[in-house]
Amino acid sequence: MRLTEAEWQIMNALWEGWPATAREIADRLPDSVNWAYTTIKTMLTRLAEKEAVEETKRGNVGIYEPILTRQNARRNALKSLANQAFDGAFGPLMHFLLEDQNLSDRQREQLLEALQQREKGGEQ
Amino acid sequence: MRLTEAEWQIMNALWEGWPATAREIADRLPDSVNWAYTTIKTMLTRLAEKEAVEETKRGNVGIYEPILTRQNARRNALKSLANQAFDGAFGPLMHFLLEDQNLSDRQREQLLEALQQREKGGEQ
DNA sequence: GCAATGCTACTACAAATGTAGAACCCGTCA
DNA sequence: TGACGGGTTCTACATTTGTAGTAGCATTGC
Repeated sequence: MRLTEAEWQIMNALWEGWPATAREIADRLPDSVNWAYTTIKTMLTRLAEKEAVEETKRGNVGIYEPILTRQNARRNALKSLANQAFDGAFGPLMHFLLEDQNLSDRQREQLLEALQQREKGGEQ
Repeated sequence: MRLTEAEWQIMNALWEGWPATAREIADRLPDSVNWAYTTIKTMLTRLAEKEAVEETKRGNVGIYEPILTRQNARRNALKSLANQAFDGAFGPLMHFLLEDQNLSDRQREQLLEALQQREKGGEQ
């Protein structure tokens, strides 16, 4: 399951809470995303076709919930990226993240935090 | 600069060594990629339009070399992914990589290696 | 009973992507 | 000198993606 950029927006909104109506999803989209309501419906229909979400009806109003989990979507995306750009392996990807000099300080901080959390987790 | 999946194939081949002709690039593509020669030429032309590669001529034969570096391409790809799928931050992305239980043993190994290399690097 | 609201389904359409065919040009070898 | 091999450019076309318009069907407030 490959999500497009626009689909990520919708799924991100849906993962915030479900079941949800198209209207609710619309309200949750970031301000930078200014789609017509029908655009959102179209995306949801396509996502339902791809079986990333399930659509049910309450009356004639569509209710949506994710089938694809955020975790799986993330996993798939990372796998694709690793395949395309890092010879299919996570090691080099990780290595790149750690070594790349052009990360901002903030980003380096975040990496360190993640590493530390991992260490903590490992000790329990 | 956003590369599509097919474009990654071409760029990966080009990054293996340049300047290179379309024929050389074709020969370097993995067996799984079985494109007509003209397909490769089309991709190269499009990549030149996007200024990801530069095309020069020796006689009437096109010679290609990357303008976009592998490092930058990787950086861009990771940034996009972080934006779409991890609230724009590398920390959560990294955290996910470390914590995700569904990584294979091999993948976990690779992560560990990457971590260890980082430690070594830090000590020098 | 009818108009405004709000939802739905269906259709549309441009741009990007994947993939390639056709036709043309040039050097070379018989 | 003419056919072959290999390169080139241009054109083509289906599919996917981004984005939305339109028209039709309930609900409701007068």
